[in-house]
Amino acid sequence: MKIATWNVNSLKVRLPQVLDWLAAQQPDVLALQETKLTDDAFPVEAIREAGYHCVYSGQKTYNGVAILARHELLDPLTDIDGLDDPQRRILAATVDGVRVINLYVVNGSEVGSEKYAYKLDWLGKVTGFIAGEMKRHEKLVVLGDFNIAPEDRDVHDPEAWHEKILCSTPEREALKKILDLGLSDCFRRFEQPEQSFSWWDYRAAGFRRNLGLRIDLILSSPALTETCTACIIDVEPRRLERPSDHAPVVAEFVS
DNA sequence: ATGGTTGCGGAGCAA
Repeated sequence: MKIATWNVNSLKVRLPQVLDWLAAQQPDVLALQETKLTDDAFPVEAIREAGYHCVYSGQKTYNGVAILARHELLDPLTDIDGLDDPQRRILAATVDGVRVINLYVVNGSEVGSEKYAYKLDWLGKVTGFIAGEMKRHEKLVVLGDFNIAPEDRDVHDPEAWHEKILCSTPEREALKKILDLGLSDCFRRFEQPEQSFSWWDYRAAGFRRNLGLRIDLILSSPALTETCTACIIDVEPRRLERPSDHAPVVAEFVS
């Protein structure tokens, strides 16, 4: 089973790239973030023609998450207990016996800001939700744009980013609490090239100079972790004309 | 410290 995540930064703009990528890579599951589409505008038909089912939770202009899958998507969920949030950042569904939790984690803007406090609060509530889901589902993945670089080796310039947004200690501790539920960062289970990143700022030629961060993650529950055979970042779509600022991340599991 | 770019929506915010 091939499970992927991709922050597309507008599905309206990126739909052709997504369809091309689906055809080339044939993932079983693709979680999307920053679709930036209301549900009435979601391209259900084009995705169906590509051979995928979909569930989605969107809003105008900002945020928005979706899951595309070869098999049927069961028990979709868009809101969690104790988090009354108009921002569409969470989408869970079950595919082929695997609970898939797609997250577009709050960016947080700047350490110490109001948005930063919201990010940490949001992460705490989502951690509680994941804990509950793990009790109900042995095979589970939490994936998406975490907007947190787990370690300094996930940062092109750790000194420049020291205690900055996406890298601060409280953010990393919040991520660790999620990992401490028993989840594993699939990417780090395998040998990887140094300077592996999943996001590069559009500004200052970030991608050309590989000034990136690894903030897009696939976390797996123990039952899935032991079946994980590969995890890679596919940088090719980032090279395209008019790319997303994020690259897809792909994990493979054997059954 | 600032700026650099993209998307949305049609100015300025979010990332």
